Amino acid sequence: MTALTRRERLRAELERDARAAARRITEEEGVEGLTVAAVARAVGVTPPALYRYFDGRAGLVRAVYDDVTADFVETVARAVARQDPDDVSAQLHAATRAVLDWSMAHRAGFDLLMGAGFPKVAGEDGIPTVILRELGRLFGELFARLLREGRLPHPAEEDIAPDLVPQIRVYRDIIGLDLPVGVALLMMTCWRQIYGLLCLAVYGHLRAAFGDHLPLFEHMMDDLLGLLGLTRSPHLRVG
Amino acid sequence: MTALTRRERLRAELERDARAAARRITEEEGVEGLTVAAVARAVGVTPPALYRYFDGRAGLVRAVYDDVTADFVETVARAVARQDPDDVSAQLHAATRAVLDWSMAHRAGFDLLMGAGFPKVAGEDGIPTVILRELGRLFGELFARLLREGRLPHPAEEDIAPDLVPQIRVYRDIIGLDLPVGVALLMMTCWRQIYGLLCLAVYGHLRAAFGDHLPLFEHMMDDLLGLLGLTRSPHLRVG
DNA sequence: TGTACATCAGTGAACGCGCGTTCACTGATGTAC
DNA sequence: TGTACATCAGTGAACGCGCGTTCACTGATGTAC
Repeated sequence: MTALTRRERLRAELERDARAAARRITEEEGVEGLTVAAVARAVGVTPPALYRYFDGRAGLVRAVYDDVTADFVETVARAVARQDPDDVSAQLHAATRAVLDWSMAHRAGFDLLMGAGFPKVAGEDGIPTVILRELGRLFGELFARLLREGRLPHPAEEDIAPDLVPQIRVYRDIIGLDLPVGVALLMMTCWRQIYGLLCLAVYGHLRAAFGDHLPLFEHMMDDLLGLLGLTRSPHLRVG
Repeated sequence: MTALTRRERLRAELERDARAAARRITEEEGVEGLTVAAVARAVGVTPPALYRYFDGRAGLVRAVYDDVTADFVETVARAVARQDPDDVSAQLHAATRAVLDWSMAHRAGFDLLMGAGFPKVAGEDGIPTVILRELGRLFGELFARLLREGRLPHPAEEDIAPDLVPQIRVYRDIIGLDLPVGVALLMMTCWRQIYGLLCLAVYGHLRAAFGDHLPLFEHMMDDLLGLLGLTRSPHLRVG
């Protein structure tokens, strides 16, 4: 229990408030609306003051990115933790559902983390792989478990197109789990479908037909679980 | 052959140049970079001059949207026309490949037409369904043909989740073809996967692993063709 | 063919907007004695 | 406990940037006679 000075306390408060305001603004207006001036207005301070807390606008974006990433990963992890630890089907289903729900509730966040937003804002650092790693590990461990239990149908490496194999290897290494190439390909096959539904839902180009994307989601989940030799769990707990 | 006055000729030229410049700028900088001032600079005119041609910035965006849409639809249609008219597998394969290739060659265009861009810029008109209709018709006719030939495996309507059926009906009606719900669902299942790969490729969040998305694309196409009871055509002609 | 008038494309100046960032400064807060 | 000094968070003013849009205007182009 280190006693904070008044200065330290106020500083911590303002930083917290500014980060929260930055997130809210981003969510409401998109990253384009996230400006130093807007955040300053929101926390009742003049823009130059924020330069004592963030490295200009870029620093603000970075802070939002970090907070949003942490929130996303934690939300998905919690959805998994809510399931019976031996019910892999429910865990996979819940994780994927959490990804969809979170994305719909945080469209700008999705855009920033997994969509069109970040490249526009990232500069030359390239696209960070945090999300990929975190999410990959989360799903990857469930795949690994099915594999260990010997109930995960997956192609042998020699049955995969030769030009695809090295790419899948890189993908697997980014995730950082020691999975057979066939299993990593299976993960990728799932992810590209999930990702498609996410973009469809978040960017809403089929909103006219699918106001609610859950039925389509459940239809997809049946496919994906089937791909893994699983069926829908009767014990799925949705938060 | 109506003889144009000098004025009319110059006017047509500038309009053409301005539209082309607007497209180029959009492609290079994204829609955010499409400004009245930038187009004016590109065609060597002051910004107010463009108000005689376009309804301000919004009109410029609209013009680009229309041009890009036309280009996209035509490109895909040409890819289909290049195939043996009786080889539906090749036609579907080529159309899908053309969608991917075009999207990668026109990322900002993709963003505007099918991605995160248009909602940001569209105002309250909602999202136009031109693309959906045009592309849907193009693919839909191939599906209809397979159906007529009695070789398209598709679920019966009563085997589809009840909450999904009405949504699929709306989707089918947007496309404007008289297809059974099961077939429309099949189309949607294909489209959400294609769309996922497109977003993955265009937004490049897996660029680190998949610099080139073709192997993944071909792997997906095998799946999709299989879903339709087809195999990859040996006579596919890629443009 | 030549002239007088009408049209209208494009200009230059101006307005108002919002932004990111820098800088010298002030006054409250913290600390050493 | 009180005082003198050091720290540093936040301010206000300023700079430069680029934008969309309006408006009165000019001068080239077109047209009617």
